[in-house]
Amino acid sequence: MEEDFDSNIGFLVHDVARLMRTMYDRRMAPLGLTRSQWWVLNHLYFHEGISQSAFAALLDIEKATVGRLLDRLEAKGWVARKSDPQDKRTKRVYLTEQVQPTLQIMRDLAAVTRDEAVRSLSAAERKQLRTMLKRMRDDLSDITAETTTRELVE
Amino acid sequence: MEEDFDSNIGFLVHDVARLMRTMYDRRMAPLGLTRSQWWVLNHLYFHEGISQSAFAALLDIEKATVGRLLDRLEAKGWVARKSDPQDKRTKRVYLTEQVQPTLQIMRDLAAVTRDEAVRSLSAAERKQLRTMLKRMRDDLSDITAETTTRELVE
DNA sequence: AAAATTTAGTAACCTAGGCAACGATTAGCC
DNA sequence: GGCTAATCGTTGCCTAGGTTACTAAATTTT
Repeated sequence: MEEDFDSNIGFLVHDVARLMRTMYDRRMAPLGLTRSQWWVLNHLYFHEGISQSAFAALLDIEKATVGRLLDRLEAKGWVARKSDPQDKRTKRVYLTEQVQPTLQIMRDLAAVTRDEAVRSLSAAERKQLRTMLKRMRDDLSDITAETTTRELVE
Repeated sequence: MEEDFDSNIGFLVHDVARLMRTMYDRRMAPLGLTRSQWWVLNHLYFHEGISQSAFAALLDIEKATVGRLLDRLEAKGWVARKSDPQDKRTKRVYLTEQVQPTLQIMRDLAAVTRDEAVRSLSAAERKQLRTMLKRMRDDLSDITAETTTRELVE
């Protein structure tokens, strides 16, 4: 297993993810956005008015983390929180006008980076890769759910 | 591209890496180690006596980050720094005795998690996946190197 | 040999993520 | 209706990572 270090699928996935992340970040930085912030804004584009808790579930991160991300985005004027009149606990999140043009640039940059990562793969290979990664993801999701449940029951 | 969200290779890689990371972390936690700390210890096992700078290059993280990781590991008595007598600037890093047994458990846990992630893939598929990921990694490494150089030259 | 440059490690400041605890509010159940 | 549960968002504390600036030491240049 040790000599397998370089071919270890877990490490490879981790490494590829890290390299893509670094590329993204480098391209995003001049626009004043981090990758996480871009990720938040992009999802918000499709779910304006979502509550913070629902947003955390959607992004699969803790609501505390979402709250702090929104703090920073709100401070920069890219996002607005509005209290829900029906439920005084919840705050709903909206994009501001000024962030819209930036968002499109972001999406384009993301596409460029992604294309670079798979430029040496044929169309057939990409399809295969997608299929395998999806299966891995779904399996892992199931296992995560299982173990969480098991630990709760025990 | 938006409707492609779920099949986007970049996001998929990111997601699978995140899920595996979470599984690792959850299993490591009871042993008092984080994934990063385990990663450091495991590499150290093969490179005892390495300098911090060389270690940072090996792990591909910043030397400041390595320094802080070592602070925590040293505080727990798992790692020892010794000044190099030839070069008073450099500190060399060693594992302590007490961490050895834990390390083996860690490696086993890592293997379990990795196997879970690929349990639905056939041997042939795993081989293919490895090949594709390696190609992606190498391409991304090249691009990273290129752009860094280009920016330095410009 | 002295000066300039590079290198090693650290410190300070930033974003990001997790976990746990908390106050405020709402929903459910008698 | 009133007590208990659950939920919403925040805060505090932890690890981790990046960037920049700094000191000390070594190396290279002149």
